[in-house]
Formats: sequence, C-alpha cells, structure tokens
Amino acid sequence: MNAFSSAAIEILQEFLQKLTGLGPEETAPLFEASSTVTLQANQVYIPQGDKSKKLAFIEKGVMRAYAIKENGDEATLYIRWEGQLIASHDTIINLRPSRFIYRALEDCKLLEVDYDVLDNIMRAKPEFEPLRNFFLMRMLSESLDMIESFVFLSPEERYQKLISDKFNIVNRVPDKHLASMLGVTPVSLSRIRKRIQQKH
Amino acid sequence: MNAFSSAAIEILQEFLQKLTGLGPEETAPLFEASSTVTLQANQVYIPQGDKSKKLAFIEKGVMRAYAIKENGDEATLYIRWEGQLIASHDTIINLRPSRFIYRALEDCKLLEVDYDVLDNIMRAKPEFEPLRNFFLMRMLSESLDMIESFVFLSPEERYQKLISDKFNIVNRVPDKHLASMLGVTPVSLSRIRKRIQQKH
DNA sequence: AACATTAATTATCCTTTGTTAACGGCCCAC
DNA sequence: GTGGGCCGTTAACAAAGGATAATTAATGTT
Repeated sequence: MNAFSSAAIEILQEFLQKLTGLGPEETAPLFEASSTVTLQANQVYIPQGDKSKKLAFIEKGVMRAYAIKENGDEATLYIRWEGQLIASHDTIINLRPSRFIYRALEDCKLLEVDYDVLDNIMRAKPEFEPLRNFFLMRMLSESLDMIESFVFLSPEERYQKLISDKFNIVNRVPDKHLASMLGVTPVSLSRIRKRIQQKH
Repeated sequence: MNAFSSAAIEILQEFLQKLTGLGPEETAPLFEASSTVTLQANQVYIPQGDKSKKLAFIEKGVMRAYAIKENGDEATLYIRWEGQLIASHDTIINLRPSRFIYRALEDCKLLEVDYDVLDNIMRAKPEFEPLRNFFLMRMLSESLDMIESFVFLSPEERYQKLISDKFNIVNRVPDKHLASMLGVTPVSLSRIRKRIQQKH
C-alpha cells in the first residue's frame, strides 16, 4: 500500500531536490513502497523483541525509544519528532531483535518503509543515496552531540542545554522521560529544576 | 600522493568485496586519492579550529578525540583503533571548524583521504556507496551504544562494561582518558576500581 | 642513574545523586 | 462528584561523585 500525497513525501522530495537536483517525478520510485501509519498517543510502534526493519519518517508527533531495565525501570534512549527518522538500530544495523521499545508520546503520523526494500531501491537507483547519507550523518551527529553532553556537562548543565536547545520539544515530553534521557532519576531532575529556579 | 599497497587498502577492499561483490581491480579508483600518514604517539592529527575534511582509516594504533573545557580540563569524546575511522564530524557533517582535537595515543598508521574528494568519487561511482553506509551505520550504532551506557548504567557499571567489552583497548589507554569518556573524574574512577577490586 | 614529569591513588570535605516514602495536584473513568 | 492512578515535588538518609591536596607509582629524559 503506497501513499503518494503525504506531506512527508513532499518534505523528503524537497530534501532530494536540494541534495541531488532530482525533481519529484524522478524521485517518485523511492516512495512507491512507503505507506502512511498513524499512531495514537501511547501506542507502541515497535515492540521489544521485534525483528521487523521498519523505518519511518515522522511527519507529525513525538516518539520515544526506551528499554526496560532488570529492576523494571524504563530507560529512555532518545526522543524524535517531526522531520526525523525512527527505526530500530538493533534490527537494521545489528541484525538482531530489538532490545528497545518505540512508542508514540503523542498522536503521530509516520511515513513508513521497510529498510530492506528501501535498500534494494537505493542499490538499483544509487542517485538517491545522498538522502540516506544525509539522514545517517544527521543521526550520527546528533548522537555524538548527546555523548558530548554526557562527557562535558553535569546533569544540571545537560538539562539547561536541553531546554535551551529544544525548548519546544521539552514541553511536549513528561519530565520523567527527560530525566531518564539525561541519565538521572525523576527525583533528581526535580531538585535540579528547583536549584535552577532559585538562581533566578 | 597515493599509496597502493597498504594493509589498510587490502582490508577495505575485503569489505568492499563482501558488501558489493566488486573485486580489487574494480574498487581501485576509490583509493587513488588516498595516502598513508604516520603519527607519533601524542602527535595531533586534527587541531582544534581546523577546517580540513580529513577522513582516515586507522590501520594501526589508537586515537583520541577530545576537547578542552573552559576550566582547562580535557574531555574525551571517544577513542578509536585499528579498523575504525577517525574524522572531525564538526567539519564533515556540520561544516564548521572542529571543536575537537584528534590526537594519536600510540604511534599510528592511517590511510587518509579528503572527504570531499571521496564524496565526488562516490557520486561518480555509486556502486561503492555500501562502504560508506557500512561505516556510517557502524559509527551510529557505536554511538548509540555509548548513549545507552550513559542512560542505563551507573559509572561503576559503565566501567565494568568497558573492560568486559574492550579489554584489549582499555589496556592501551591511560585511565584518565577512560574516566573522561565514562563521564567521571580520574579520582572517581580510581575509587570505582578499588570498589570493584574489593568485591572479589 | 638521577631527575623531572605525568599518572594513579588516597584522604578530607562538601555537593550531588540515589533510594524510599509521603504528599499534593491533575486527569480520567465511573 | 468521587475514587484511582500517574506525575511531579519534597523530605530524610545513605551512597556516590567532585574538588583539592598530598603521596606514591610509573614514565620519560638527559
């Protein structure tokens, strides 16, 4: 089932235009295998243990990747929102069942494609490769930025950076998930917020 | 200056064979713009503020990416060794001067290429793209693993994981750099080591 | 070999975080 | 409206980490 008139496709075709110079007519084959998916808030997109290689462009909404620790606590790896990709790196890169759960934090609209299918299209039409490189590099850069925050900054500074860099997103995500992403407990984040508040 | 008979090229051509089915004769053009570089232990490869887009495959040795904090302390972002790539993501991905310093921890032998040149070769010969995807995905996966450690584990658990996953490498890197990578001070790492020791 | 430099450990004190539990606010279902 | 459940805050205590400084160990240089 394909979806030729989604906003996501238009955005991606704009990327392709910039990256490759190819117009919508030429890049259309890339989207033939894609389909739109809607998720309700709190709905699971990829369950733990899943082996599917879903790759999705987020057209609308916020999603969360997390896992359950032995003690039962959740640990949030990252959140992604409009304009970003969401996928299980365990299945796509490491070829093993997903250790993580991918879940909608809000009602979401995704443009989904199977990674293997996309990979075949890319191999047949390598002129689309710049799009893959673009997203891989962007995800790599964002990951390195997160590592940088952990290595450089205290939890308090990480939180400050988070709200100054991503104020819009922070307000769409419960604090407990932000705490987890920052590597601290919700209790500690609450204290951090209080400390910051008192300084002003 | 090119270098047609390095061990690095042989390794990379083996990757290419596996990933694309192309033999050494066919993939040779990819290495025409590459050159071998040797670094002495402690020698800087990419200085802070550099704008060059060097990309290097590490044939031998260990390298470290780090930055200097306002207080003068160093913060190590990651270390890389044989079989991995080293490059400034600030310059290549984000198109800005490098905030990081890339320095040899041991005597190193690298196979170097300018990223823009490589990019042009890839665009002309897109059948080589799987190699780029392979390395980008591997670096992304490793970065996500590091984030996972920060989000899931305590500093003590992170250190345990580090020595169990990368025992060989740990022994080639001074503890203070490991401490920095783990997000703690050298003093704290020393206490962690003592705690672990006492448990056995 | 002697010296200087750097790295790792230990000690002290202070700050921060983790843990557990209690409390209040908010939303939702009934 | 009322009763649950979830979430964020607060409190109290224990555990861990940061800062600084002193000591010891290891390394490198001449």
